Amino acid sequence: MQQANLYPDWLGEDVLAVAPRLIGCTLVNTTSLGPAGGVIVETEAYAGSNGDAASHAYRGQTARTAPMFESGGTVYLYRSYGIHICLNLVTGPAGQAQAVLIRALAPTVGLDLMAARRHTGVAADLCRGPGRVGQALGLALRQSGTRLGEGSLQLYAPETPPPEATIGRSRRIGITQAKDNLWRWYLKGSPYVSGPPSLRQ
DNA sequence: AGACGGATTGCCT
DNA sequence: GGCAATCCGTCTA
Repeated sequence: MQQANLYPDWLGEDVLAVAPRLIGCTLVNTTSLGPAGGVIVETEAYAGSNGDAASHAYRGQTARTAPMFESGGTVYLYRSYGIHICLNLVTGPAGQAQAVLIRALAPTVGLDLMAARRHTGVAADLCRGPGRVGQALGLALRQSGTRLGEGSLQLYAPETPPPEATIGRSRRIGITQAKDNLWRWYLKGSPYVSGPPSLRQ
């Protein structure tokens, strides 16, 4: 069962500690159509101020990336390839520009709603991939800059986190810079994790 | 003011 | 496995 732990205070910790810890937490976005979400099974860390060339904040603060420079618990959304909306949870103290990309969820809340938004009834295809997460949850760009728990987006930490042995680690997916950092975490063997099979076991 | 390209996805062969 | 779709932030002039 989930604990009603909105905006866990450990989001203020370093992104490399928070990203793996988010595995097993439940994320829910509520719109006029109802709640939709699931259990986080795949995350990636981006650390702009740590010299991470793959981070949107690497070249400094802009209007788009401003939410990344807020403190942990802020929501950062961006449009990808002109089509998708991808969700990040900002971590660390303000000014650090750290964020965790939510790459995949095991769908648990609002299955019918997510199936309608995604035009598929296949559970494994609802939230497998960052673009799909944004579409399934009905995220809107104007939610970027809002705070977890204060808007329509809620985060629930589990009473007992998944055992460390069940969490895998790899390089990040789809980037061209700083690709050797092992800053991706995922629930081993889950059918809801994105990427090639070698990055899901 | 105009060009460029991406933390992706889905459909094609 | 290849590639088009599609938007807007960012960069250059």
